[in-house]
Amino acid sequence: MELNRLDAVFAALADPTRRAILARLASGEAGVMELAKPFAMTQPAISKHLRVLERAGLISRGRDAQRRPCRIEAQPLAEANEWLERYRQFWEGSFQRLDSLLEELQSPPPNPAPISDKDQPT
Amino acid sequence: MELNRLDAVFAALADPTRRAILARLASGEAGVMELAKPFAMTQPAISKHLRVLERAGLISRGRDAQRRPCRIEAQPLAEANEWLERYRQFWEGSFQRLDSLLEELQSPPPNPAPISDKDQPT
DNA sequence: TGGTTATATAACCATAAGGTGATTAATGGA
DNA sequence: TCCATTAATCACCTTATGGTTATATAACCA
Repeated sequence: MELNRLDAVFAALADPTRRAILARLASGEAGVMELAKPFAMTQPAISKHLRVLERAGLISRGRDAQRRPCRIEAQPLAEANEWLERYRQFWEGSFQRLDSLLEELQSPPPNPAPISDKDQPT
Repeated sequence: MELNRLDAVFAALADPTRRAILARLASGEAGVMELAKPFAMTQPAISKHLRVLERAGLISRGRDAQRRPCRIEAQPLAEANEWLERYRQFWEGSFQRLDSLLEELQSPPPNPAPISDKDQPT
């Protein structure tokens, strides 16, 4: 479950509207209406996006009278970052790729290879 | 186009098969057959995944006889990392969230808010 | 009680995503 | 030239995504 959360997190981040929502929430809590305002899209659409973010663990929601303020919950971003970290060597100085390759071959890398049906990849 | 590449990159990373493929490629080039081997899925399916990775700029492909070796091209991961970086404060010491909030309010944060129809978010 | 505001849910639609099997194309070797 | 190998493409299917409108729910206010 925790592994597959990466799926949910990356999928959530793949949408520009959702990234923008996170960006907005970085400056503090906000209700659905407030979050919806900047977009040319209906409130239910925003609610759907929020549900995606919530299921990825990227936001949590409180209760303030009839409002349901959203707050950013960026810990899943840390997990995404952790995953990316493992490839840092590949983008830092993209020339000495050979170096890292050799290094890899000695102390096996990120995720050697998945298995069978429902993969257990990363 | 470059902005929307984040969409493609995150979307590509949202699939465990594709993450596993990248993990495999981290230890060196590989052909399609070789990449397909560990998975319970047909060669065309893998080819599709590779196309997704390629369109996100995450891999490139060469030619070696009838093989089309794939190599990891992790620079887009750097862009993803860059985006995540902006939220680092939120996951490092997830308690003093208030601190970063206040800090945010002074020097406006990542991405204040998007606009209109086809958003120009992040 | 009735009305207003904020949000969620339902039913629907179009398109994209992830598979499949069958076929085609490209290359190298007998 | 014929065959084997590697990979791409085609036609198709099922399910998920991202949006819509219309309706329901929840909480406050009068």
